[in-house]
Amino acid sequence: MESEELRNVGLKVTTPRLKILSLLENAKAKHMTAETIYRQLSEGGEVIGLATVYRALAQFEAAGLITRHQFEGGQTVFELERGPHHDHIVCARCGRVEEFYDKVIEDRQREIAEKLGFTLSDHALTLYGECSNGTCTAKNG
Amino acid sequence: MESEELRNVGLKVTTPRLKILSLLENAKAKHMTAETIYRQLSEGGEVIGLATVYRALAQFEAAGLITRHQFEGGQTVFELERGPHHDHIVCARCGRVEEFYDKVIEDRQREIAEKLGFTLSDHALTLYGECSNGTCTAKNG
DNA sequence: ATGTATGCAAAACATTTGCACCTGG
DNA sequence: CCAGGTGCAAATGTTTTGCATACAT
Repeated sequence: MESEELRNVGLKVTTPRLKILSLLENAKAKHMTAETIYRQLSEGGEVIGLATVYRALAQFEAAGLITRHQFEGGQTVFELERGPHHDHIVCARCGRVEEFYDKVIEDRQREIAEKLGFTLSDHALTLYGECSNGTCTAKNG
Repeated sequence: MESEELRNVGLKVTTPRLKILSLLENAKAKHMTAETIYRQLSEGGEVIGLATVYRALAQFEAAGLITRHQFEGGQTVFELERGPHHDHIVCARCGRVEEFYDKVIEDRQREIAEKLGFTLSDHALTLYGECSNGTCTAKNG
């Protein structure tokens, strides 16, 4: 139940928040922009302001329910925080996003930060490439 | 000579382009926003439009002279492309940017992309943390 | 000369904010 | 009931674009 998740993080359970959270949990695309969320809800007949979407997403992020990513040359996308940390690889042609986790890289990052005199608090790693012809659903062509 | 660099990449040698390129090569900060570049040139008495700065930066990037980075919670910064590839670590308190290169991570990325069926073309890795009290020049304090 | 670059102002975007009204606990 | 949430519209900050003029080759 999404209501639970909201209550657990101390947010009032309101219709817009439930709809947004539910969409993030059920949508095919795991990474969505505020605009996309707004549009999909609107198409579903919901009356929700774009500003409300932005506000809800900001709160969800602060509460740790979702994560914000800024892939190159695109808008900010949001992703439901399910389970363990992972990084992303994005297809430059079709925009598909795959996730991965690599312990070697994770460990290495911590060592590097330490060596440079930093206390590591976060990181963003995104690979860009082209996925194989079989899986690529490029828009052009 | 900066004129050479421009000619080499097929760009007309104009005053604005020379000034911008020169600033990027000589400025203390290696990572600058378009706005910063514009302001510093203006303060130096140059009459250059902000739009021209954006246009020049876009062309320099296309030509491979500079690189564009989008660190979290900040504007886009540009950096002169000098020598070998590297990634960044950013201090969340004072905004300082350090660079690093790690062969282990680089190799690993390629393997991961391959395993997932992608042809790796680029990547963005940025670490976030807090630099040690000795070096941190946090604004608030 | 002549095609490209520039400066300015206006447009385009993504995101945020002010405010009167609505709603959940 | 009442603090907090919402929708709308206006404001913001950044980047892009249209256009007449200026410049490099």
